[in-house]
Amino acid sequence: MPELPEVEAVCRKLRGAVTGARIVEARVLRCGTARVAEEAAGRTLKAVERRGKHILLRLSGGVTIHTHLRMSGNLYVIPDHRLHSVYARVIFELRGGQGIVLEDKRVLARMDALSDDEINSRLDRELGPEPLSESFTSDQFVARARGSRQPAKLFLLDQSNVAGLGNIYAAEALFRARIDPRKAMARVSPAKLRGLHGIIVSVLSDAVESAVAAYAGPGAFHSEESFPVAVYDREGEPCMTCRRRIVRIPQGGRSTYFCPGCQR
DNA sequence: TCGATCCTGTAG
DNA sequence: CTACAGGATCGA
Repeated sequence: MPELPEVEAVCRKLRGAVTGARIVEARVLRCGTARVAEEAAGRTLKAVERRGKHILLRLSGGVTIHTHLRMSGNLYVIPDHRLHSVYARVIFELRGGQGIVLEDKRVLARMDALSDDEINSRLDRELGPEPLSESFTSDQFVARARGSRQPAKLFLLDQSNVAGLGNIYAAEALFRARIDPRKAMARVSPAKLRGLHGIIVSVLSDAVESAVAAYAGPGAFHSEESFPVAVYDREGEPCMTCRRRIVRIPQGGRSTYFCPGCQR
């Protein structure tokens, strides 16, 4: 469920709460490999990093716990490792009694333990630039877009083009950029592509702020309550700009929402 | 590029 | 009941 902003919120929360903590034991119920339990016990949590939607828990001894929350996962700290919800899939018991919990009703989340080098190179290979870093330049983004025949929405969801966008913020960015999600990227004007680059940055920056403010530990995210969603999940509602009705179409097996009046 | 798959919960 | 879910991967 989380996209880059929610994953960033998760990481910040974790970072502040458990950097330096010692892991006594890890219990993997589902969603995680046996290696997680084998490798985590006895190590110290040195750092929490994010790459796109991936969460990296850097442990002592060059081991990384790699987590992807997929659709419905969540990762957070609880005051007592024994008091986790029924949807807890992996529980880390920390020295002092606190716990870090991977929670996921749908069991789609994934957690593995790898060497730092292994996961670093894998993500280097699979992920495009971080949209909120210097590496996300307008020139490279436009150049890459110009060479892609993917429909705009699918281009944005492809993590090798930009790391961290998901269904909601991709749709919102295209709305603000006034681009038809069905249109092949190569056929979008360079002016609109340059606009889209800046819009991706501002949409995600705003959403990170919302997510950090709204995220309250266990349970659901509430970022949509504070981030102003213009099209996502608004099928049939009037567009806030032109009053035409928002439509929903399937793209890549998922729902895309857009305004047929504004986005061309 | 579509469809099925992973799994389960929840809204309509 | 059925449809759908903020993700990603696989094979046809």
